Parts: sequence; C-alpha cells; structure tokens
Amino acid sequence: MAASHSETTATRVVTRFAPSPTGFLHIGGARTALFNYLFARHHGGEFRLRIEDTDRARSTDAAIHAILDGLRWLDFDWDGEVVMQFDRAARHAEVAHALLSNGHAYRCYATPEELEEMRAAQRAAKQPMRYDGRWRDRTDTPDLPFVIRLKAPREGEVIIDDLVQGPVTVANAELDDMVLLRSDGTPTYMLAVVVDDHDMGVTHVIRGDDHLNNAFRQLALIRAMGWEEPQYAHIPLIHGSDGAKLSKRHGALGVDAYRDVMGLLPEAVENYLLRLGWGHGDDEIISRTQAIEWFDLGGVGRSPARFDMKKLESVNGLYLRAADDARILSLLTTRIESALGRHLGGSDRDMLLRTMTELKKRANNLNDLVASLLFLLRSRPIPIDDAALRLLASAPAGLLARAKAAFGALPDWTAPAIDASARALAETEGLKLGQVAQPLRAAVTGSSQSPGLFEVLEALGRNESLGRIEDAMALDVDMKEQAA
RNA sequence: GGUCCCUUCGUCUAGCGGUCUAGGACGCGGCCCUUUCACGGCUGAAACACGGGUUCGAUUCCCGUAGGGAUCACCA
Repeated sequence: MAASHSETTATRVVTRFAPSPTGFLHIGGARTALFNYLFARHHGGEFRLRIEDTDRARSTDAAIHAILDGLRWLDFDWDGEVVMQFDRAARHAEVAHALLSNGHAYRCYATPEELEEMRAAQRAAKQPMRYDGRWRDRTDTPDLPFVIRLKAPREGEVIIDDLVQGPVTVANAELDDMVLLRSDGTPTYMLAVVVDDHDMGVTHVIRGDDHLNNAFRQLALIRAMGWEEPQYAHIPLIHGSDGAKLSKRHGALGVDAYRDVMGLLPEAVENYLLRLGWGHGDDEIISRTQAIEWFDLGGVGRSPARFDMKKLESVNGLYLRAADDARILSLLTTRIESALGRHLGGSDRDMLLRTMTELKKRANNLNDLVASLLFLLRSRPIPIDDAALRLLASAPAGLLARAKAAFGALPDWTAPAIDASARALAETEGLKLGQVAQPLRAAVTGSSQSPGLFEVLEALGRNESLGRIEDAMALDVDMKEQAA
C-alpha cells in the first residue's frame, strides 16, 4: 500500500522498467531500461524493476533469468526488490472491485463470440472496432461469466503532456470501455500496470511509444481511482536497417547474443544505445558518469531510429582499445581455449598481455580479437594461409636461412635489436625492408598481415621464432609454387 | 480504414528565426604515417521530403501533400 505521496512530488523521481518475460531482453528493451536508469540516476531518484508475468502461458523462468542477466551485464542496477506482477493479482482484483463499487466500472456479460460478431459487423460497416458499451448501463446480473470493464468517460478529450512527444490529444470518444478483470478473475495488463505503478510510487513512466495509445486508457483508470497521475515519456521504437520493425535478422536478439555471439562490451552497447535517438551536441563517446549528468528526456528524438551494426562495431572498437588489457584477456580466455582446444598457461597469458595493446587495434569485437591472436599460441608447425604461401614462394632463395642465422646470433632478443638486424640484412641483400619482412611475417604468423613483425618475434621468443622460420624453410617447394 | 505520432547527408545526430557557404560520428573515396594489416592524422563526396503560408528573414513557426511509424483483444 502506497497511499499518501501527495506531499512533495516536484523533485521526487521513481522510474521503472517493466518487461514481460516472454522472451529475452532485446535491444529495444535494453534502451528503454537505459533511459529509465539514466533518468532516475540523473535526478537522484529510484529505478525499479517489475516483471510483468501475468500472461501465465507465455511467461517463463528462463526469460526472467535472461532479463535479469542482461540488466546485470549492462550494469543497470535497480533499486529495491524485483516486483513480480502475478503475485499482486489479488491487489489488482481488489482495485477492480473498488471501481465497481464506486460506479466507475461495470460487469459485462457479453461472450467472446458475441463480441467477435460485433467487431465483424463494425468491420463490414467500416466503423472503428470498439466495444459498444452494451452492458454499460444494464443493472441485471445474470448468473453467467462476466468481465469487469472500466466505465470510461465518453465526452471530451484527454491531453497528455508527454515528456518526449509533447502534448498529445485524444478524444474520449475514441476510447472504449476496456476490460479490467477477465472472466477468470485475473487482471488485464491495463489494470495491472496502473495499480502497480501507483503502488510502487512511480512518478515517470518511460516506455516504448507503442504504449502511447495505452496511456490514455490508463489515465482514465487512474482518474477513476482518484490517484496521482504520473508523467509520461514515450520513446520511439528502434527499427531495422531497412526502416522496418526490428526483427531477428536486424539484430533484435537478446543482449546475451551481443555479449556471447557478437563479442561486444557492455559499455559500448550502452553508449551506442544512448546515442540512438538522443544526442548531446557533437559528443559521441559518453561515459556512464557523463550520461547520468547530461541525460534528459527533452533530448530524446521523436522519430524512430534505425539500428546500425556497423556503428555499434565501431563504437565497440573504441571501447575495446580503451579497455584494460587484463580485463579483456579474462573475457577472452574461454573463447581462446575453446578455439585452441587447450588451457592457457601462465606464459601464454604473459605473452598475450604484452601484445594486447597492439592486438586490440586490429579488432572491433572479441571474436575478431581471438581470431587475430591465435597464431601466437599455435604449436609448430603453424598453418600458413595462401597469401602467406605466395609470399614465401616469391622470397629470394635462402633469405629465410640468412635471416635465421642473423637473428640467431643476436645477443638480445628484443624488438629493436631484431629490427636493426632485419634492416641490416635488407641492406646487404639489396632489398627493401618490406621484401625481407613480408616473407618473415608469413613464416612466423602464417599470414600476410599481423601486428608489427618485430614485436611479434619478441613476444614469441627466440626459440619459437627461429623454429617457425625453419618450418617455413622446410615447406615443400611445390606447395609454395602451387600457391604462387 | 479510424486515431495518434514522425520526416536534416546512406545511417545516428547537432541545429531550438538571422551564427548555415547546414556541424559531428559511422560507412564510403583520396592522402599521410608505415615492414603488412590496423590504429592514428588530414581530406573529399554526401542532407534540411514536397507545396503553401507567417515573418524584414525560415532547416528552425503554422497548414496541407507525400512517405514512414504506432495502435485499434478477456496479449503485454
């Protein structure tokens, strides 16, 4: 029971995120949660979480866990206990009956078939499909199943001063008498949201604009109960890259997919989502702290934004490069181990840590990062791709052997020392540095492209490096020529 | 179809009557850096949906048109 919050509501802010657990936490839901979170934190208010599980047939525990897991990953910490809507069914019914007693609701005995006929007739007559209020003024109470409907005002209009959409007006004649309590005694969504928002003391309802029309019906219910009206902010939905409603193939995946299959960082997803439909001057990279300081509902755009994976990847790359190397390595470990089929040893980790900064420049997500570092960890002989094979085939005869000899004689195995040695070799061979470096790169990395060759050699160590060069020297000539 | 909402580069956006020869970012092209690929730096192409008003003056305000979206359940 949250009865009297009629005191000072001017500065008090309570927002909530209220997903229904019929699926994973998708990207649109994550953005709604973000906006609610940021708005609450900006005002020093509360951000609450409510699971709308009144649809017993479609709600699952797995979905509840996926949603909580997603919110935790994104680090949107909520205040207080999670409210499970179904647990409050008795309270919802209580409100429906209170409305019945105060004359703001009535029993409707129309059968589903009867209502379907009514709609068919309206459809045929090209009339708007609305409940015609056939039980609105009847006083008889047959011994039949019934639903409780709100006796909504029929005259006048309602204006909602939406914090995002601005003032929106709808005539009451457009609204029909919605069902509050189903014939089985369970509450409808409309009833449950209004009651829960009220009892939870929600001051600002920030949600997708697919709920904008609902707001008018909900307001009628709030007024019938004489409750305080919340502020509304209906944010536009996210669309796919083709402008159509976001679907699976556009990226309407659970946030777990962004983490696990796409290998993205939560702070990057957050930043991208924040900028989707909201802006702060020319700022692109915005920290959580800045977001809390700057976020405002007035800055939210009113038109739907298209989801752009390319930009998300780009933002992720920026965050990846800025991220702590040890943290990234820990995120990478499982991926690397499953790709390699073995556990990572301490020396492996040291080597990766030393090269991580360079590695990160070449990847925008964790998957690419793993793919680009595996060559460091593979055991000899490492696989050589076609482009690398061609490089080896076109290298001057004996070059690799002479390089191996020169490197083998080095007193210190450091990148600068190897660099100097390679340059000296190129000089005596009458070659450009690239003509020496590329075949070596092919031999050592198995690829035509990699991080700086000398840094790679240093990281690999003298034995492994010389071994790999030797492996390449021993490669079958036909094989190389075939590639060339 | 009724109702409601929206409309700046391909995309996300800045702009809240003159500062706009319309700015930034992603993507795309070029150049630089360079042992490769990246990163980074510089640079180029690229937009105010259309038509009327209001105003000394409209990207910015109003009205239409077109296009897009949302919603019309005993689902949430």
